[in-house]
Amino acid sequence: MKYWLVKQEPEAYSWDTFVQEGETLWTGVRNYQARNNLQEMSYGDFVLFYHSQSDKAVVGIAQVSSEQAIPDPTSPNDTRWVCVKLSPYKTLSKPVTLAQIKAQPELTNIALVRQARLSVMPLTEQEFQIILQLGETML
DNA sequence: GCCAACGTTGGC
DNA sequence: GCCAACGTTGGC
Repeated sequence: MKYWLVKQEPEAYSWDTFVQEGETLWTGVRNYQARNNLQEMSYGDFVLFYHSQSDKAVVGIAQVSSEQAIPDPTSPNDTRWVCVKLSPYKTLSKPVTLAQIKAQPELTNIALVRQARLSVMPLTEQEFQIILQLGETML
């Protein structure tokens, strides 16, 4: 079981839309580091959903619902890129803001803080659990 | 809206 | 292979 965080602008694809749809292909990643992280995902991994820009908060927990990464259908002529299927697992009772995350000494090393532009990043189980606690949410 | 960070592109 | 120019992302 691995733990991840993905970033999305709520204006482009919000957590609420995701919940309504029930499942989505996480396509459009065009950065090698983020792509490499997608390739490490497997079925059942937990993925925190972060709203960037206007919101700047973790708002929900998703789960990987494909066995692994598959070719990204939005780049049919370019085999470099992959995607995974994600399904909503649970909405956080309270969103966890970037400010809250930055204020946590145990979270100052996560990529969300150190590498602002990375859109798919790994979390340790401990980091994942701390964010859930801040969100007053149990798995 | 601005700007820092950073990834990519292309000329040499 | 280097590096300047440029484009994009995202926090503030």
